[in-house]
Amino acid sequence: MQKELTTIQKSILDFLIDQIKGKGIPPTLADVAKHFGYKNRATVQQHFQAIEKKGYIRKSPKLSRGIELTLEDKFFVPRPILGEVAAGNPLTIYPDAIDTVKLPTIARMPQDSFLLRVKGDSLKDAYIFSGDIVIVNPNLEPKNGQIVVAILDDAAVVKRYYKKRSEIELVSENAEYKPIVIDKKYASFKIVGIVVGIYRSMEKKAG
Amino acid sequence: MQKELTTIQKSILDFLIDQIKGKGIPPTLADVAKHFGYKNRATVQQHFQAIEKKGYIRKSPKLSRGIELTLEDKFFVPRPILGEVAAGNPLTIYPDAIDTVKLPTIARMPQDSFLLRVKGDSLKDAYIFSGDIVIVNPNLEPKNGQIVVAILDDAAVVKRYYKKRSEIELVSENAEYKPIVIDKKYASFKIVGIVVGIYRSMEKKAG
DNA sequence: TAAGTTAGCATACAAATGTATGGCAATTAT
DNA sequence: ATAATTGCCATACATTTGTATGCTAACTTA
Repeated sequence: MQKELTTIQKSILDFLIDQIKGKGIPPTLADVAKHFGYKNRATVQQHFQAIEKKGYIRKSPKLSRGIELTLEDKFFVPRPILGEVAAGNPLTIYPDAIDTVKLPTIARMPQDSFLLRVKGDSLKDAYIFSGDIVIVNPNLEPKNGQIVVAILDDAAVVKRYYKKRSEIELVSENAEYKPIVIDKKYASFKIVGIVVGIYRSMEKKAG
Repeated sequence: MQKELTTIQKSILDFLIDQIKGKGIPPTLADVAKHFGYKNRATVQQHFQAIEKKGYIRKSPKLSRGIELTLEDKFFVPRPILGEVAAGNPLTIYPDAIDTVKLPTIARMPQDSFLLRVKGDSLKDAYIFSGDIVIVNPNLEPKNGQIVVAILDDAAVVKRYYKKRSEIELVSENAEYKPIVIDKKYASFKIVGIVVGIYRSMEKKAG
């Protein structure tokens, strides 16, 4: 269980996420200081130490821009999208958001598709495996039969989508798995987007 | 129109892509120098300048790790599919491109690689399915257990490769298909290349 | 009251980093 | 034959960057 962040620490973490997901590379101490109007890098330095102590980031000592996020390792690792479409954070899983809302929140809506690297094998029913990169379009209305990414009770699933009268059915490709039926009013359910493609690199998978 | 990169410049660009895509943040001059065994950062500096001049990267002056790739301004790059390849029973290969796919730029195409569309389901236990696009690199030596594309009697197959004493075994993941054993001296057999990546488009699969 | 946390500042310093310049050998192009 | 490019090295330098230390102030907690 991670400790609570203060308001300022949280806003700094938000800025970190913003930069890492949006611009692609982590900021320096000076960058952060400039953004928040600090006259001194040491101020940021201390905030980083506090945030790291609380377990939200990991730092590589002496390495410029050596900041990693420890969050959102759960199911997806968002990949930076390049160019003008770079829409930051497709899927940010804030621990405190889970605690209160019981639902990972989508912080920033990309205008177009984004990439997610899949972690874990919770999606293997749809023949998507750990390490695969899925291309997700969050701006399309799911049609019956399309493969969607959904969050259901803090778990991510990729399944075929079928809309019924008052409920939604998520069907696995694998016949051994029974369809999941969700009432439309169910709170802990959210469609993240539609999977439009999958890419898998074989380079490390010899054998 | 971009100018050609030299061999060394290309390998440096590959390293850049590797780091940016893989590790998430661009390397410093020192990082690159160390990786290639250069005793001096200035060497890398000059290579960067050359690569930038040829239009493959963009640099932010005075900024540490300030390297951006210019390649991926486009999310998808059209690529010709050279033919169809059988994962089950051999199929004939077409001389000309039969189709094109828009390949995501995260799917790295090494030079001389080409695309083939898989037909049949004998590789489905390797999670490659009919309709998938495989990226084939013809310049790599196959290692045991790797998935290769091979020509056998004028037909192409995709299977796992195992080298034995005097023969080569091509194994399907699907137990329904028996391994193909080829004597090394057999003339009508040729390894086309190694499957380095897979791309699957979901767009036409709705319903 | 005393101790701790949070939030900011200033200063100092070593190391990392990007950059500029010049030199040299090998190759390629004109 | 000469010029240009490529590939690498060395040295030097100004910034940038991360880090360490100490100081002040406000607020919270024990």
